[in-house]
Amino acid sequence: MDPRPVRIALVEDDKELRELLRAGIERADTLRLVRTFADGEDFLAAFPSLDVDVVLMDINLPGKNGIDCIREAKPMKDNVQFMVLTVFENPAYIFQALSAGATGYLVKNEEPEALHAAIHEIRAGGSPMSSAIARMVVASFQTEVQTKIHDHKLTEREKGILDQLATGLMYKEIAAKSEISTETVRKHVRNIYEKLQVGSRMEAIRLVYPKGL
Amino acid sequence: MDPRPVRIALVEDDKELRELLRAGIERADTLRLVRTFADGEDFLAAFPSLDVDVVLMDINLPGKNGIDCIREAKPMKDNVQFMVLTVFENPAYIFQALSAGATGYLVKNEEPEALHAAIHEIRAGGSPMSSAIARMVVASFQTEVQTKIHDHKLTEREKGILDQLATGLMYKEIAAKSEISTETVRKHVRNIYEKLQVGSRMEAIRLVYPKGL
DNA sequence: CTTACAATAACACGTTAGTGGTATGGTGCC
DNA sequence: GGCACCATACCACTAACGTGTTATTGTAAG
Repeated sequence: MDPRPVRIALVEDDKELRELLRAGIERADTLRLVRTFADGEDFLAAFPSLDVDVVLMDINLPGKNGIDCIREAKPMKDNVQFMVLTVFENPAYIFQALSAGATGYLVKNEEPEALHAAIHEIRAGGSPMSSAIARMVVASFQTEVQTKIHDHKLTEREKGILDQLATGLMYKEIAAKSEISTETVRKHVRNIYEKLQVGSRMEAIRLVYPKGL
Repeated sequence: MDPRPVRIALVEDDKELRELLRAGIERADTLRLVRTFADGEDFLAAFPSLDVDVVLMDINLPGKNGIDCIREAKPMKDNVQFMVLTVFENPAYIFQALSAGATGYLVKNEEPEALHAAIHEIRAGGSPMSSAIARMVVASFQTEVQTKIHDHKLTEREKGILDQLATGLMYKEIAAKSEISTETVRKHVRNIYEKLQVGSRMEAIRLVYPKGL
């Protein structure tokens, strides 16, 4: 659709893979590989004067890792899209990368055609993810209100109280909304803490929303 | 790859669209449409004895909406995958649906081929999402550590304190880890609250991690 | 009909968090 | 040198939270 080819930068320290990817990209006339980097520092130094649409970024780089590179580079040019290209399916990396500003995340064993499609998709406003990655991202939403409150053998009342507790409401606010006394709220909270084996609001929340980083 | 066709249930109240989808699915010999429903209640009643791999679910249904249906049905058979099929690109629906247990989310104007590919992908362990949907999901991660701690003109020290504060540590614990007095921690926290215009730990956290539901 | 448990409620006490004010030493800028 | 800003630190006070204990009511299980 767009007659102009997508301008691409590639940051990948492994020479063999870099050349492989380069060859694949240069074979497509809808893509244009502007420049490659073997090192995060080099990339960051060159990025301000680099005119590209999409950056393909490895995570495990010498010097500065790919996630930190994205975190620093993304705010400079918000319309440049960063696609992580890595062998790691570690959830921690995925969430860190997305938080840092990546909009796509592919595992490296994708077919060249899939990579090309993903590049066009990210350019067009999508967020291409390898299927296992997408599933993990989706799963992070599900452990959110699913396992947590709905498990742990809390009573319905207790789940409701915990929910409000996690929202940051004070006992007196919870009491008002639930139309019970604050003393009762305190009692419920104590029972919740006992069942969850925690001793403070924050600990309970962290059990319920294991989000942190 | 799998010789057995993917068994599908379709829940869609609009008769025209339902027949259109049915025709599209029945044309593919790798897919098998087991049954269709026009109503959430009907679907829930039949679901326990329904032998399917994937459920295509509209959100806007008469009686019981699609999100509530997923929330109730998913725990019954955890290996059945639910794909939301809707015209709504409202972020609230997306996150609710994913939290409820959906693993795929397509907007309705997808090509039949894309729908078929998505059905196989969800069956194979992926999470197919239309590109605009995926982008919204990814965006929800980015407002996570991005805007928050890295903005708000907090000093480095303050960001670190806020980080630990959000983790649920007590002042004295933060003091120990940072090797400063608890009094200093208190001072930093006061400055943080002032800059963020909040008045409690929970409010600060909710500013920084706007995750809640 | 007990027994068990959930939900309600209250009182007392100690701990932690939030708010006010004040002060000192260090760094960088003009 | 003077100014702004950050990090450090302390004191005093109030508000909110966490803990121990006890008690009444309703309801479901046995």
